[in-house]
Amino acid sequence: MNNVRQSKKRDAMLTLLRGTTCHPSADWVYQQLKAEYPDLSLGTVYRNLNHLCGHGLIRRVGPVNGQERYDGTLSPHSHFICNRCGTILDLPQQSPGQNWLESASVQYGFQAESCEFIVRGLCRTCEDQQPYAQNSTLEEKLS
Amino acid sequence: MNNVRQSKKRDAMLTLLRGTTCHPSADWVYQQLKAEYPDLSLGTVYRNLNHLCGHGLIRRVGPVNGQERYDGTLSPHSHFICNRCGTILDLPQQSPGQNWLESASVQYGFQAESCEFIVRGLCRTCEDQQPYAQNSTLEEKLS
DNA sequence: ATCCTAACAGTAATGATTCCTATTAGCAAA
DNA sequence: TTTGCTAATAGGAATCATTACTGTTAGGAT
Repeated sequence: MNNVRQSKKRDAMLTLLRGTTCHPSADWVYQQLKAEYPDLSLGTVYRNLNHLCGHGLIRRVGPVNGQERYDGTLSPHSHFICNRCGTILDLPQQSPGQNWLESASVQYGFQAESCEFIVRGLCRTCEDQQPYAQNSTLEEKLS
Repeated sequence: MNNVRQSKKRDAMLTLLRGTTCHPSADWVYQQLKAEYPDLSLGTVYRNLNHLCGHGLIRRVGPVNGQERYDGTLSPHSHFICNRCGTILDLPQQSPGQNWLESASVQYGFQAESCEFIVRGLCRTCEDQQPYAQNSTLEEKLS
């Protein structure tokens, strides 16, 4: 009577997402699981990432350097995003108080579904290098 | 002796960006200026948007529904983004204190260049409509 | 055993953005 | 004025992440 069919590949994706802190892209997930599942297709990765997001099992971080990034950590937290290499760090949730968000939502008439404090800049690794040499090597950092 | 050549189209773009609060996309700018400059090209819009960003005259808000959005307001502020129609509202800057950001940057070793509090949800106009009928074909299929 | 349908692979299509190439136009020195 | 240099530009091709489409497979239910 289970209306959600099992899927080994989707399960592997969820395990992978939960076991890393690097906030992977779809392609990274594909590359990682291609070894264990040689017939894995990139379309399946996208389909399952959307499926997992739609069921609230993972979250979208937002596109970085043109690629959407995903997060297996569901607890509320904020992010630091390196402007060069795209590394994403988890930051402890330290948002403006609930009262501010509530009053703002009343004042502007919106209905908040999520909020996040996003800091952008250079990560420790990129700080010492030539600024913005246009070689954002996401693959290197994530491999 | 001026090494920055003038450009009527770029100037018009900057004026347009500064005169609106709708955080336009490249295509919106193109559509708006096409009437006054019939020979305007979309490539020119992208080139000038990047030029203006590179010179700090406008800012990127981030991609919403697959399209980058731009902001002519340079003063620090946060954003509300409607998950359905993509409307972006300016929110007064109410970020975690400078001390938190400083201690976090020390603790994690990053060098912050910008920070923003991003709230996502439904805007006033979209609240009363059927949820996510427009741009979440995926969520519908999954439900 | 037979349906039914989710999961899947492979591939085509989409669409925003960038890249490439040739052309135009404004400024400066001769 | 004329020549030369270069930014600005148009138009179109190319790129690339993502989605859509099509046919197939496989596992649970009846």
